[in-house]
This record gives sequence, structure tokens and C-alpha cells, in this order.
Amino acid sequence: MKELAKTYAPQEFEERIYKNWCDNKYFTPIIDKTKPSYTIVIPPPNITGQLHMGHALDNTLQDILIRYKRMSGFSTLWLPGTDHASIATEAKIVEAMRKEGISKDDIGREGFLKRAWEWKEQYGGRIISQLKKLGSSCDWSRERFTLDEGCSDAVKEVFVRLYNKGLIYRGERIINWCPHCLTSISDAEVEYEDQAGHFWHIKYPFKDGSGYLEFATTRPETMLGDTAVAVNPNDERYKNMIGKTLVIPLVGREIPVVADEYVEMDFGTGVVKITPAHDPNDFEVGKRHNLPIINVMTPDAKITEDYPAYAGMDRYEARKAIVADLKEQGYLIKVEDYSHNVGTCYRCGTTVEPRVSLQWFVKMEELAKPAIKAVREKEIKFVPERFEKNYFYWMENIRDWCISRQLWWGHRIPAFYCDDCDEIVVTKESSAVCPKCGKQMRQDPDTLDTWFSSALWPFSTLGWPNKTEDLEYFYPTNTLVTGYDIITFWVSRMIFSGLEYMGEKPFDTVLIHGLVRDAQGRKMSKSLGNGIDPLLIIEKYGADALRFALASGNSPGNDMRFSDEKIESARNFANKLWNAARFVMMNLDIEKVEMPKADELALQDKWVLSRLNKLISRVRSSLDSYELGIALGEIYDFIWDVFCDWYIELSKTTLSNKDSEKNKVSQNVIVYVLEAILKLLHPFMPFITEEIYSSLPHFEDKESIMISTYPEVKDELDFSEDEEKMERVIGAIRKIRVRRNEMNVPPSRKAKVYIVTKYNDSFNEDTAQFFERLASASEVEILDDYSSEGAVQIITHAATIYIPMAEMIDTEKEKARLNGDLAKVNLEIERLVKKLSNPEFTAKAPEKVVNGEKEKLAKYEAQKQGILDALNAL
RNA sequence: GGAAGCAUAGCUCAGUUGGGAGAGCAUCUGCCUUACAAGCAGAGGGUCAUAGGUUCGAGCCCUAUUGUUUCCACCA
Repeated sequence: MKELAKTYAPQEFEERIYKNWCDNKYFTPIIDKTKPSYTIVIPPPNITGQLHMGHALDNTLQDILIRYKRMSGFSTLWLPGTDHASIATEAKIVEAMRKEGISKDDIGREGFLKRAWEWKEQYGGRIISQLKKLGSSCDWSRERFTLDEGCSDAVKEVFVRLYNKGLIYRGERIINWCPHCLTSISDAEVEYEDQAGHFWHIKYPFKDGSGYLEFATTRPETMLGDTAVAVNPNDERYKNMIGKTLVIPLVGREIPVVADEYVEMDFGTGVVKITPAHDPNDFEVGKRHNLPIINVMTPDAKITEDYPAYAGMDRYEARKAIVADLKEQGYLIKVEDYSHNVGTCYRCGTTVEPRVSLQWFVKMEELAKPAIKAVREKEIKFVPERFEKNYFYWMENIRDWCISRQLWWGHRIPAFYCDDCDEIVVTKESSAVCPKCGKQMRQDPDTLDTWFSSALWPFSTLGWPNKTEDLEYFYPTNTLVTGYDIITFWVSRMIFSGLEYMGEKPFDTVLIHGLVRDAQGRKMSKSLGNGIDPLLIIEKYGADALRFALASGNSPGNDMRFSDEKIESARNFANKLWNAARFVMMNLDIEKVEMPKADELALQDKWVLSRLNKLISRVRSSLDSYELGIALGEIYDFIWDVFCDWYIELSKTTLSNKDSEKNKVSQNVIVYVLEAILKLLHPFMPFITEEIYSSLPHFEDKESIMISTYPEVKDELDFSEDEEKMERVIGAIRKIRVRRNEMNVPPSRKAKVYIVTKYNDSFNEDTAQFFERLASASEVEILDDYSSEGAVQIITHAATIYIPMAEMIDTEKEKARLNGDLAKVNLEIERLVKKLSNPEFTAKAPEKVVNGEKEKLAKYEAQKQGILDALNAL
């Protein structure tokens, strides 16, 4: 047996323990077909950043589940990844290269990818080592990166399959384009911000000279690409103008007036100019009315050469010039200030330019249907359930998914074009020859949206499209733990991908957690600088304390605030457990432990074992329903209140008295309970529990707590009656303490205690010692009757206790106090009598509830009688 | 504009099939009681946002209102 240091110092053992787990290969998953499998899918933390609280929360919850399942006899597996390719990632790589004086163009695509891989090796390892410090039991050697060979195969396979099924197509669409990054940006990556702008009121004259139409625009420069003006078909003001022809000033193009429901009659003049090439809504209108699409800008948002007067100007210069020209020629009616939402590139902040471009799309309608059904029919469960609504809302209003990205760091689209005959070939091969003209084909330079490959995570990481043993045993996986912010991006796409390619759901439960906020409730962000570095917390307080803080007092789907108080109370709890373990070990002199027979157990032993049984039952059911915070709360309360504050105190007499016949029994029980507590707590606080466990003799012979069995309810250790007996004693001790406190009697001042009771199975020679130790009694006598003169009286429903402290007593005060107590008790009795005499209550309420109320009433009445007797005796 | 969440002690939050509200921190009182002052024993503190409804019974279910947060869409 080792001796434990005096205070809890996690820095001294966390690293050693983690290494020990690794050395013993406890993390390595085992395929054991006699066991059920439990698999967890890990969202890929971004290698470009450092570990942040969100990752720490993700990983903590995942690790709790995995450790619990492993201890419950499951064969467990994590599906880890380290990064997905994204604009942000590529930008970071470019940035890193720039510091070395290299540019993308210098080294070309291949050089860039080579450098990116090196860079990934360098930084990818960093975040894993950080997660290890947190205690993550993931087998990181199985880590798959989205761009590795296996994933590439899966991605190509999927692309080809979808293409052959006609679910992938190439089409013209309005996309968000960043003129600075020269790339398209997915809708989700556009950030909207309020910007002050203007409303320019402009008029377009009719060709036939019959007047003009007035409208307002925030972007006058796009008039170069106008191909219609639209009004609402129900708008009486403009009904007879539909179909007439207008002439665009400055440009001279003739355009029609069309009718479209999209136009709101109440907004502005009820007239909208339509620029299909430069506005997503206009694009839709244009499609409905077969309008031409005229692109007036170059990729870097300069006016094209088709408009010589403005060619080469960027969009803002052109705006000024056009407004000036309109004003000069009398087409500008007025200018208003107007604040509106403008989409910006989330990376560089440049205002995005909607742009018509040829992109690859996935047809979503058909894929979404089974994915909706799977959740609707609870094949896949969201915890908490309400997040299904988000999911359905997104899935049911789904649009086709633009999957091409103008990046290099990603999976290249496996499509090849023939420059001569426009033939397209989609293939898993790395090159293609035109089937029509035999010419070498050119591969699409674009890469796929990061979520396209991430969506395949649950099976691509298991070796798909190959039929592997892993895949067969571990798929479908079980739990996905992630934040609600990622439901639409990732969760929904994994679901329809799993169903489409595997023919089976990717997982059965999605556990949603909230965001971690700072102490003021703000989102942690780099720009605010309010992020808390998990590594610093670990260094200072230990990984267990951090995990505790993240997992406790937190319910699924709800945001949590992270504060110093929280982490400190977590650390204090660890210290408490540490010291309880020290106490146990200081009192231990047995080498082997063994559960004593029931009739050898002392009352307090039966009490604690019975309480432990109830704890185990509650913790298991909470964990099974993903109520991690509740499970941890139960364990916390038990350890602190039941084990430390009561059981240890109750055991001190027998433990310190080596001659006592109960001494060995006491040692065995306290080790038994401590071992159970450690196991219950282990998923939440793996390091401290392992460290203590390794210092103790064991009931279950396992060299590590990590591979021990999670505690189970044992019917033979259910002692409900003895529990009740012990509770009477505890209740009495509490009341004595309250009275002494009220009278300001210091604990050092001992006094005799006389107990009058009919419960001799609670109050007797065995339990008398508890009053001496815990209620400052110098001596305890259990009597049938006591003359109360000059004694403080303490009345519980089970006993009346007398403490002779004549000088402390003021008869009048005592009377007042007893009358006060009486009033309170009477109030309770009145309430219960009223309730129980209500025939509707007794008839309709469940029997259990009615009986419970009756029991309460009986207790209050016993207490009342005691108070009345005391008053009489005064 | 559409959708959803939240509102409980001074602060941060628990409260799961509806049966008389809890924790941590803070405050106050008394304790260095030989595991722990990162501790022990106590105390005070709540019209569970507001107004209705369902029910024998509502913090919990329903409706409306107010405040607040988030997601989605983006209006020329």
C-alpha cells in the first residue's frame, strides 16, 4: 500500500497514469464478437487552432460515455479525426507559408499539398497531445485525416455513385463569391453585418415614351446587368404595365416589365429591378421568367470590358460613377440613408459578391427523405429531443448542396473535362482519356466541401468502401456528441450519407451539448479575447477538476458558463475525495479484503451499503439516458454528504479501536464503499480515481480501475429497514447540533444526553457512541422516562432527548421555543389532514403518494405529542 | 421576417413520466473535533418572469404577454 500525499496534487500523477494506460494498451479497441460494441463518433477538432473549451467539453462527454460503456462490458471504439479541409484551414496554411516566404503560386498545387501535409504533421499532433492531457481514452493511433488515402477512396466512391445515380449535377447557380479570396463561400460561411448604406431612387423610362417606373436600389452598379423590372401581379398600380418595355439608362438595353409574387407591394415603390447575375433572388426570378443572365463583373469584382465607360473600375468606384452619370442625366430621383445587412466573407471581411458560376451540386430532395424518416421514426434519437425540430426544419426546407470549393487543401473533384469536345468523365481513376476524341482530359481544379468528406466519417474511418472487420463489427455506431451549432452542417449530412451508402443509419443517438460561455455569458471567441485555455486550467487545477467542471450542473443542449468558482469547487471536491481516501488508508491494516456476512455488519455499515445500492441504481439509469450532469451530481452528493460527512465519522470509533471486534468488518466495508465510489466516479474523473484505486486493496482483482467493472446493484446489500433505523439516529444528532448551535454552546463543552424512545433498535448501546462523537455528548443514557427539569429538550418523531444544562435554560424562552415548534408542526399537520380528508385526493392520487402523506402525518403527530409532553412537564 | 430555447435564492445553475423547491459560490454564527481550513457544524435567503387555463394537486402540461439568447432566411 502506497501512502498518499497530504493534499491533492494532480500534477504529480496525471501524466504517469496516462502513460501507464497507454503502455498497457487499454485504449486499443478489441473486436470481441461475444461483446456488444459501443462506438462514438468524434467531431474533428480543427488542427489550425488550439484546443478550446468546446473541444474539451466534447471530449469530456465522449470520454465519460466511453469509459462507462467499457466498464459495463462493451467493446468500445472511438472514430477520431483531426481536421477537415476548409477555407479557414487553407488560409492558415497560406499564412504559415507566407512567413517562410513562400507563396501558393510559387510552388503550385503539388508543392502546396506537400507543405500542407508537413504542416499538418507539425500542428495536428499538438491538439492530440492536448486532448491526452484531458484524459481522452481515444486510441489516437487510429486517427484518420480527411485527406488520407482511405478517406480519398471513400470520397471518390461516393462521388461516382451519386453521379451515376444522377444525384450529382453540374449547374449554374448564384453562389457567394469572395472577390478577395477568389473563392466561392458556402452560405453558412457568410457573415452578415449591418452596414450603413444608401437607397438610390432611380427611374427607368418606357420605350414608348409613356413615362417611367421608379424604384430604389442599394446597389446601383448592378443596373448594368439588369434584364427586367418586376412588379407584383396583384398590384393595381402597375397591372397595366406588365409586359411593357423599358430602356435602361446609360446602357440602352431594352428590358421587359414582369410580374412576380416575390415582389412585396408594400415595400418601397413596389417595383424591383432584376439582376439575375448578381442577386440570388433575382436569379430565381430570372429563371422563372427565362430572363438572360448578364454578368457585369470580373472575378475580382471589377466591371467587365463590355461596359467601356466603367470597365476596370471596382464595384464601389463604378457605383460612384454610375450614380454621378444618372444624376447628370436626370434619372436619379433621390438618395436616402439606409442601413442593411451585407454578407461578408467570414475570413477576410470583404463584402461577398453573388456570382453566377458553374458548380457541382448534390440533389438533396431524394436523399433527405429517408433521413427525415429515420429521425421521425426514432431510429436516430436526438438528446434532448427538441433538437429534432432544428433538424426537421433544415431537412424539410433543404436546397441542393453546392459541394465545389475553389481550394487546394481538400479532396479534388474526380471529374475530368475534355477541352475539345466538352465531354465529362467522372471516375475514381486519377486520370482520364476522352472517350470521344481520345484526348487527355483535364481534372476539375476544385475540391469538395469539407462536409462532403466529413459526412462519411462513421464508415470511411472504418475502412469503407472496403468490407473490413471493423466496419462489420462497429457499424452502425452508437453515439455522436456534438454542439447544436453543428447539427445542420454535419449531423444531418452524416445521417443521409449513412443511409444512402451503407443502407443503415450512422448512429442511434445524437447527444447535443450547449456552448461554453465565459463568466459573463458571452460566447468565447478569439476576437473578444475571453477564451479560457483548457491547458492552463489543467496545469493549475488538474484535468479531473476541469472535466468535473464541464460535466457537472449541466444538462444536454443547454449552454454553460465557465467560471473560476466552478473550477475551484471542482478542485475542492477532488481534494475532499483525496483526503477521504487518505483517511481510509491510514486506518487500514488488512492485506486482503472480503465482504463480511450480513449479520456481522454494524448498523452504519448496512446503512451506507443500502444507500450505495440506491446510488448505483440512480447513477446507472442517469448515464443510460445521457444525463451525465445528474449522474455526477448524485455521485458528488454521496461522496461528500453520505460517505465523508457521515459514514467516515460514524466509522471512526470502530476503525481507530483495533481491539474492537467490528474493526475488521469496518475496514472491509469502508474499502468496499470507497472502491465502488471510485468506480462510479472514474468515467468523470479518471486520474484521481485511478491513483487512489492503485493504492487500495481491491474487492475486484483488476490492476487498473479503467478495466474494472462498473458497480451494479446488489440485492443482498439492500437493507432498507436498517437504513431507516440509522436515519433516526442521524436525525436526532442533527437536531441536537441545531439546538446547541442556537444556544451558542461550543463543541468543546460536552454534556450528558438522555434519550427517551420507543425505538430501541435505533437508540441503544451500539449507537450511543455516535452521540458522543458527533453530538458532543459526554455520556449517553437511554431511558424509558426522564424528569425534564433543568434540561434542554429536543424532540424528533422518534425520540425525545434531554440535555441537562440548567444554567443555559430560561424556562420562559424554552416555552416560547416549544410553542413555536408546536405551531410549525400544527401547520404541517393541518395541511396534511386537509389533503388526506379530501376524497378526491385519496381517490385519484396514486396509492404510493397517499401512503407517503399518511406516513408524514404520523411522524408529525408523534413529534407533536413529544412537544406537548415537554410543555406539560415544564 | 421564420423557427426554437431560456426566465427558479444576492450570483451561476440543477430540478425527466405533475405529488409541497435543491446545489455551488456569496452572506451570517460557532469551531484548528488527530482525512481534509481547498475543511467541519449550523443559520438566513425564493409569489419558481406576468396573466389565465387543465388537474384532487402545476416550477413541471396548455394559451397569451413581457424580457432575453440562439439558429435560419435576408427584403430590392
